[in-house]
Amino acid sequence: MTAAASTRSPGRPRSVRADEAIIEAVLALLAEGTLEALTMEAVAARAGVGKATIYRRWSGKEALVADALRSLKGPPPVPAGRSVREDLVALLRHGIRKRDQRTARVMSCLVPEVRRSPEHQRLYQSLVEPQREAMRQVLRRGVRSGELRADLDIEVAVAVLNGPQLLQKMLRWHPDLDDDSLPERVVDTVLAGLAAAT
Amino acid sequence: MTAAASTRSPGRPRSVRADEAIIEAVLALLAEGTLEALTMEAVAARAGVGKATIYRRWSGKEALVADALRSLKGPPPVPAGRSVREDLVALLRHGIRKRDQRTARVMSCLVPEVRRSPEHQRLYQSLVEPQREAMRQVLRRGVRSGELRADLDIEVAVAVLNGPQLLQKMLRWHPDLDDDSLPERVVDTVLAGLAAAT
Amino acid sequence: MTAAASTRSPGRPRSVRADEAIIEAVLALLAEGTLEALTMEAVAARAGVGKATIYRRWSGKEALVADALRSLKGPPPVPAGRSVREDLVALLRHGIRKRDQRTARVMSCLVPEVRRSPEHQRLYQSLVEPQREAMRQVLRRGVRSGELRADLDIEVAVAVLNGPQLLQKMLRWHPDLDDDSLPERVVDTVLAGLAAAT
Amino acid sequence: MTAAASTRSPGRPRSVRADEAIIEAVLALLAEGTLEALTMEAVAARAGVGKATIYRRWSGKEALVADALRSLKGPPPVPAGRSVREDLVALLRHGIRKRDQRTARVMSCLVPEVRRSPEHQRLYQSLVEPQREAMRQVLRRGVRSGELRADLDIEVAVAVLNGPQLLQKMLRWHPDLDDDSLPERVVDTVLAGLAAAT
DNA sequence: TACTAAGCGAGACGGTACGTCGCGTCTTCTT
DNA sequence: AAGAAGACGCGACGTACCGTCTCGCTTAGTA
Repeated sequence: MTAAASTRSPGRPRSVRADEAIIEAVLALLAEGTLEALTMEAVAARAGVGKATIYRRWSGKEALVADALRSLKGPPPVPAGRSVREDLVALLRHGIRKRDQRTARVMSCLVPEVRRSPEHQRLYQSLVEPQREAMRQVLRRGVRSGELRADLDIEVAVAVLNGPQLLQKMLRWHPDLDDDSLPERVVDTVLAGLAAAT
Repeated sequence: MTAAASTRSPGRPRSVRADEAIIEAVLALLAEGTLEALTMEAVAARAGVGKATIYRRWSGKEALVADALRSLKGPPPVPAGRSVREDLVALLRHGIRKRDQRTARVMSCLVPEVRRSPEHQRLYQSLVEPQREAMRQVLRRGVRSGELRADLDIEVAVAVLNGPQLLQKMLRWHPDLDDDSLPERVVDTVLAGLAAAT
Repeated sequence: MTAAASTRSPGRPRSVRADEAIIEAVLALLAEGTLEALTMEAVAARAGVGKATIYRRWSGKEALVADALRSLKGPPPVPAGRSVREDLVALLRHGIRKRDQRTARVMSCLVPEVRRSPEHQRLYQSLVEPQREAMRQVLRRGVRSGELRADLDIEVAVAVLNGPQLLQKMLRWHPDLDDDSLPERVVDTVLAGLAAAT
Repeated sequence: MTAAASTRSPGRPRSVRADEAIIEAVLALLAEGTLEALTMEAVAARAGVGKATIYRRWSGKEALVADALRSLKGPPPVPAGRSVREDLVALLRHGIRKRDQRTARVMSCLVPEVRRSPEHQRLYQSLVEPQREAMRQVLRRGVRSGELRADLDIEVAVAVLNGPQLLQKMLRWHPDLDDDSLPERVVDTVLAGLAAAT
């Protein structure tokens, strides 16, 4: 047994079940309604928990929602496949799968906070960064292998590839994009470019 | 005196100054804080108006914010220029210019609502549609003129072109994109495509 | 119309019915339970009133209870009768009548406060002073008329006469004193004195 | 080792120091503030004790306060002296001495409870009964010795004699009675009676 | 010139949620 | 088994907004 393990604060330890019930309640309520409708009292009631038990763990609604969001962090991003095209499609698909209905709703609730609170911004970055980093590596590998242009603006490419899916998820950008084959359509369009072949 | 002019309810007419003061107060408060911090009482106080005067005109916070947003609708989209590239860059720049600091903040407040309320969704569409329609026409013209590929997926192209800027505005997607030349970078990247020239 | 009458604060005036309902609820709850059991929420609920409506008028439970007590102030003390004995008995009876069941309960709730808060002490004095003053005058008149001893310690006499009844009301001093004829018994005992006639 | 000594529950015995610290804390807090301000948590904190240690001994605040009060029970009432007058004065003085500042505060906290809870009523009786019984015996002895009237209403006399002092202690009845010689004033007034000598 | 009718700022109304604190119980480890 | 510590579900605290409702006053068109 390590020294760290023996360092335990006195008194009754905090209930793990309460933690889980609270986070679960937050996710359920966020998926049902607005961020404004996410009442601390509703969370407590749905979790079968006293309000104090929530405030003992989180400073307020902001921090609570942030942690709920963090709990959605999916499995590690995804290893790469064979061709650049397949890898990109797979990554975008992974984004879709990972961010199911509920997750999309929860994340869209967070957007206004990201613009304001640096903490939420950092949180958001930490959630999407693995996905983006994986995509960067695919792109860099493509450049090295000669599949992609040498002068590729990688950061713009990442944003360009992810844009349509995120816009659609968050803003229902256009009905025409509400389509399972969106990843392929985006990757094909972007890879080939808009310009006519010379 | 025309019939329309005589169709006029009796009693004191509603104050136009109140309308303006209320909308202005909403925008100011939204730019300062969260949507949650936008209380009707704060709006009334800042506008120097009674609460009843607000509720006489709008049914609640939702409708009020929607109208405030509508008031930000910029000038008609923008006529087209010469080449496809220049037109697209101009359109994206227009988007930047039109959506100043305040507008970006206000719009990001709206994102969570768009996912839920069809009314807000329609509102959002009506705000961005002119810009998108202009872009579609530029793209279609490019296809006709042979500048762009014939099999272009127009809707995806629009999303792809707008994505980076919107992500950056709303989510501060990546520091590297916080750049005045973002429109050119995006247009150049997307037009040429990522793939290496054959 | 006087200038004072035209001085009216703007906005909707406070509801008199709310005032009455709140005070009534306080008295009812105090008569039922302890001062500790007198919850502001219970008062609001029983009065059919929002909590804010109470706090708009009173700073807290203390002030509220004080005002409720004040509302019990009975009719002016009582004019005097013929003999000193009859007058004293009548005054003590008046005390009994005026302070019905409910009043006794409410006042006993106040005792601990009187010891501490000068405000409550003043309030208590203002409630019982008329009764005591009436009694003093009866005694002084008795001295002048020769019915009472010339060297009478008036303040002690007043306390002596009122003591038994108050102790019984507040502390259920002794079962034997729970008797309708207590005023007579006290007055007769005190007037004649305990000492055997010489 | 005696049989009595062996009758002993197993495990760690209860700490006597805890008992004392708790009672002491209750008295201190009661003397400082209201009964409402006497929170179990404050008692535990001031006594340096866990809340469970309190609840292991007392069922709640009521019982705890009752026991704290019991702990104030002074020495056995007082043996009688020579004349009736001297004995009564001594008894009243004993009451003053016994009930110091702190005791008066604590007892006044109890008044509202006495009216309601039979348990507190019994408690109160048990605290003051010895004093009253001693006074009754003095009075009875006076009757037998011929010092006092044969038809004396003993219970009323006891209440009459104790009344002023108690009213003054609990309710600050009148400034004029805040006087060290109050016992003499009361006894002299009551013994002689108010009526003028015939 | 008066009358009618609606809008106006102000603010009280019955509610609901806030975040805190104390209740009496429980669960942990230590003595 | 009792101790200190402190988390637990609960419910009251006093505050802030909600959306509605009076108030007395102003501002128009109509009589």
